Amino acid sequence: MEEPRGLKVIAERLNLSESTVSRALNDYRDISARTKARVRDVADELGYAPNTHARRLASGKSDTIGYVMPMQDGQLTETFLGELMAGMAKTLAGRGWDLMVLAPHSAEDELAMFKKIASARHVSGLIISRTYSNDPRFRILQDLDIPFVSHGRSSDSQNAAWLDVDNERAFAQMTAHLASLGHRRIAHIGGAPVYNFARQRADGWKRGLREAGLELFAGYAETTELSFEGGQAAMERLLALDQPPSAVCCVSDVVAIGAMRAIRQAGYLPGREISLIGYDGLEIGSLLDPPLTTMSQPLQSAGSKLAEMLITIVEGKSRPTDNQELFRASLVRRGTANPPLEGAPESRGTHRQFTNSTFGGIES
Amino acid sequence: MEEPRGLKVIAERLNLSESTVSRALNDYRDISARTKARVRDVADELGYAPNTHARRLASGKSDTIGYVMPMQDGQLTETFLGELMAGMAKTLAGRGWDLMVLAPHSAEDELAMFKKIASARHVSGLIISRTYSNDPRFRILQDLDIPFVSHGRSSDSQNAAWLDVDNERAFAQMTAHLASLGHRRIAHIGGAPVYNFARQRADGWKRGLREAGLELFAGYAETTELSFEGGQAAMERLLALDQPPSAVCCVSDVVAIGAMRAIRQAGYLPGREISLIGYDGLEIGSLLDPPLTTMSQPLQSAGSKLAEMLITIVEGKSRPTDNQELFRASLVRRGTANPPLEGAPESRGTHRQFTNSTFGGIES
DNA sequence: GTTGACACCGAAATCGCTTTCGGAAGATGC
DNA sequence: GCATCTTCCGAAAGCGATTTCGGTGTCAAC
Repeated sequence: MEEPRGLKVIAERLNLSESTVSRALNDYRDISARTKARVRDVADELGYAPNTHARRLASGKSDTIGYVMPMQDGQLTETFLGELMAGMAKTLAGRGWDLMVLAPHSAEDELAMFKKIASARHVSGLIISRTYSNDPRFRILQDLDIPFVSHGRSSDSQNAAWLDVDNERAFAQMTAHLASLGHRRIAHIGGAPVYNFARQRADGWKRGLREAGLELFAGYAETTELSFEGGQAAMERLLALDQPPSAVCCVSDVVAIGAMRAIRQAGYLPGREISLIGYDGLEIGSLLDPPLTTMSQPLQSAGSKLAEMLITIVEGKSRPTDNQELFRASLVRRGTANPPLEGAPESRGTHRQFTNSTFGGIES
Repeated sequence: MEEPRGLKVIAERLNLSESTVSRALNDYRDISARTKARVRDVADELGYAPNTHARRLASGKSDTIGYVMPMQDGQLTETFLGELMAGMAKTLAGRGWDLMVLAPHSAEDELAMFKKIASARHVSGLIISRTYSNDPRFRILQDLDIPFVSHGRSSDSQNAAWLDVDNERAFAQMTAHLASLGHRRIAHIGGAPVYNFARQRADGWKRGLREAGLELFAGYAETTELSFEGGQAAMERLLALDQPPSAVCCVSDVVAIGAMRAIRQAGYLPGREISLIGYDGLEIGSLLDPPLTTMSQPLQSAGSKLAEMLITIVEGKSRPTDNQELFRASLVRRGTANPPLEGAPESRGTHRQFTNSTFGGIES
């Protein structure tokens, strides 16, 4: 039952040499069309698939790219991870490439993985994500000479390949929207500034404030962890201010939802006494009451795009810096961003003017 | 600058043969401890990592397992995918194995991938998920002689390796809970029964009904797609019944949240006129008002467990049938499952007895 | 002093494919 | 009719490890 595998069988069957068969299969032009056809016929009659390892060893190419999963520091169950990876895997598969996932559990572990890849070369390129404001990985990967593209920029990403959303623009726009509604006291609940996107969004908010000629009040630049609880806690701190904001830009929908909760618990209604806008475009936000105004980014194709970029780089068809793509987020108007209320809380003294006895829940 | 790579350098440097170095590195016992130490020293001084392809070609092992992503039929953005894959990748990495992801875009595509793997053998085992009630993949993979474990059972999974949650038990328990609260008209909003988990959950609900001695009213077995909209639509149909249920078991939290919306729109309050329980334990559910009662399953370790199972199978250390693991889900009591209300809607005529003028939203 | 037994290591085959190089035909040019 | 291209294919050398097999050298035993 031990059938001989590989090129050999099909070579013998056609009285050809292995090398001819190999070249036929790889569409070399020094093989006649007739021979190619015969070879291909037998090949897929036999269901032949070349041994990947042998092929890669011989050719020196690995046709594999790795995706470095973000480390689970917060229990950020990124809902889009699946979509992103599916996008990568599909476009890679279309070109005969494989996708391998790396899930480092620490920075050292990650570094070790990089070094191993640099040495073993069984992965010919990497996609990294969740970049830090100062992200040493850019330097490391460049030094290690590992081709890569990054999902998200960094202060170190000038001469690297990346794909990102214009976070700063988005938050400037978000702030402008709030300002145009009449808000003058606009706060921001951000994430840890070690994350580049968090810093960008905070910057965008500040820029929006400047451009609208608004003041950045003391205590309005909140920072918290990216969770419901984090958003709630930060909002509570904002509400405890002498002059609470009338509107808040939230770094993410999750944080915004946490903030909504705090607003309610303080006896106010999100979108009435205090407006807020989230970010991510999560579907669940539309089911809240009031439905969460947010900004959504086009990420359905991000995975695919990242993979394409990396392939051209690995194949030497383009330089990293030729692959820098900036997407725009767009405002999704729903119910939590409205003009400021007359008689809204200007100071602590006006708190609790609305009771918390209301029922609530899902938007209707 | 073209440094010679591989075993050769370290062999030359120590005046040893490549074979000795190889065996030293792989801890063969016919190499003296002293030699091993010397080899290892030089090896990690040089940062040596064996060429993966060469190693795999020579050894015939691939040390790689593949995860078959569920196809995006519904836009089910499974939030746990990231967690699952991270779990797999980490335990695999701990053993020096790699994780490759496959994202077939159709059943044919999936089959083609299987065949390629069977022939090329560059992946030594597969993890499949989102199983169907009648899932041809079990037969196919067995015929193709590809080791695999499944995340979720099927009617065809008797002699395969799997890891699953006792969905039927969970829904029986859920139904029993509702019954113990006094409900007698308990409906179910399920998913397409082609999915095995959907069928199991529906079965569990029916069993729960039987065990509680309750009647299965006509029209109470709803089926819908696994989305907010799906849940909403199904709930609307239930509400349109002559005798609407007083409690509903929902196949997932997402569906349940959709159902909550329908309940509100009909002028009722989830957990008062109509109780409901979801499934998945989504965190967001706790932020709704009322917070969604649900059932949560322990999936943090599922990925890791799946990987471990598969490794022992691939290595021949255990048979597939030795690896069948059934987890239990547990009830998370929150706010949407309460005793039935006196004067709750018994028939269409009593609709709209509560206004929809309530504010709502986030739980307080 | 021969004989095993044992501990260590090197030679060489092998894994299955790619790729360079050269050579045999056949076609073409003049 | 001879030199020169083309066309097409085979031989053979890798790719970088693993693994079998055999061969030393040493040491205890009879």
